Amino acid sequence: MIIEIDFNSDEALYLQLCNQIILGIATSQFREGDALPSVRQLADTIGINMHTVNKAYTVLKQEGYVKVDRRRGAVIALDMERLQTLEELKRELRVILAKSSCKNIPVSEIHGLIDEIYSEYT
Amino acid sequence: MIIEIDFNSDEALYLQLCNQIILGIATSQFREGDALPSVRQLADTIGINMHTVNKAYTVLKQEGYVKVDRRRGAVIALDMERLQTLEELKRELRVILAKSSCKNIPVSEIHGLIDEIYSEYT
DNA sequence: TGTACTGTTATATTATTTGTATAACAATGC
DNA sequence: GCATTGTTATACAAATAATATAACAGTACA
Repeated sequence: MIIEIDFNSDEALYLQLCNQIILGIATSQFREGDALPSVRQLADTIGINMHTVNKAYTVLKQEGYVKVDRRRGAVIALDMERLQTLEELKRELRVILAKSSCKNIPVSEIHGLIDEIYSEYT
Repeated sequence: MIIEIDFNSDEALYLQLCNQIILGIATSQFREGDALPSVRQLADTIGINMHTVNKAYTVLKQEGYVKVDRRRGAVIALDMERLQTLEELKRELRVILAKSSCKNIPVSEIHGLIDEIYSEYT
């Protein structure tokens, strides 16, 4: 999978890494059991520090997207803890939907967007 | 309007302020033409620095939620630039929906959440 | 005219976060 | 034994966040 990092973004590198990998899982470019590149390997190919990749992997582990196998490194392994995700989802939706409402974006357009994006995931 | 700030949150104070005010506009607690408290007043009641409030107001002005009147201070005034909001909406939805997809949250549940939240806005 | 209030700007300081750098460790596979 | 895994420790530079003090130019009002 191609992981794209925007060095001009104001988003932290390790967060961009997390999000790219989560997007990769959602789009089935990564599947359960697949091993991620090692922290040193990925750091090298992207051209960033090992610890930045390690931080991303640590966050992904805490949020239940990967598990760590001493032999194979970081491996995609999904935990199905809905509650935490649902709370995060609500919190983020409240703000972004408030912005949409202020800018007069109709709810039907939001629903359309959701379907459009979700159809690319499995 | 009651503005709630969580000092234990990892979200920056000025961003919390922005979001609270945008939520206030979406829920009609603030209406077009209403004046926000002065930077010094709000800073005093919350117990934070004047410049932190000023930064929040500056961001809100740039994003088109308030305009500044020399006489009245920061006043709610909505710019209807949909495009920028729509791009931001898409970008944030892609990530949060990827997380939802990974955690097996069905799209119908997302739609339900959207309606539930949006119904509180006008 | 003087006083008090607006947002704005400038400068400085402290704390936290982010990313890098070097190094070592224990566990594993070959 | 050797190379590879994630992990941990420490140190450092840069950027961001929040505070502090101070001043400025408009505006409102008595």
